[in-house]
Amino acid sequence: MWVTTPISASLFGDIVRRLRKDAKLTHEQLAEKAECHPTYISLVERGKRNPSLDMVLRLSRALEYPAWKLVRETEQEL
Amino acid sequence: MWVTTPISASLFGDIVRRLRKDAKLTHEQLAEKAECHPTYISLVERGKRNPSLDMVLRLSRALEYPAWKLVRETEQEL
DNA sequence: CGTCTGTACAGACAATAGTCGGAAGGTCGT
DNA sequence: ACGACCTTCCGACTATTGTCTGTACAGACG
Repeated sequence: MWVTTPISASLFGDIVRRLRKDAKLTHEQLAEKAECHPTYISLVERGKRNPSLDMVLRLSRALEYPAWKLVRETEQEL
Repeated sequence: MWVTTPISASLFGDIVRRLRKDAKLTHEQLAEKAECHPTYISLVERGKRNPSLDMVLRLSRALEYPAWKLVRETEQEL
């Protein structure tokens, strides 16, 4: 049904990438902290995946940045 | 891999149910506003589904309640 | 140049999200 | 008891998430 990923996903991805760079982490390091696959981090950052609530929370913890702020920034740019 | 749904899902579900009741909406009415299936609303409220970021945003709009507040409340009870 | 590091991308895959229709269970008012 | 309404539960199904492996590409560096 979806051919394209929702717009929110790419906004979210941009923010994750920015936070990851700020924290000076590689995909691999972030993936380990968030307990997911490095490839998946790449997909999320490029807006190719629409992460689940659970994954949003795991990423936010790994980035040491509150999930609600992450969502607020995603929402504001929407 | 997952047999159980993450804890965050049931906390999120509780909040959705509360907001839906406050707004005096049925599953069917909320589903229509959020463009999803009524059965799915039931699953989410009972914590049987771990919604995607896109779905969180759609539900929040349908409930006329900011997604970031929804996530913040979920996160706080975690 | 050759190598190392970080990322992009492809393809295959298992697990789960999300849809759909129907049946069955509460609750409430009459 | 009955109907009307709301919700839960039941399969069954499609679409997407999230994992994993491998390849390719670019920049940095000796």
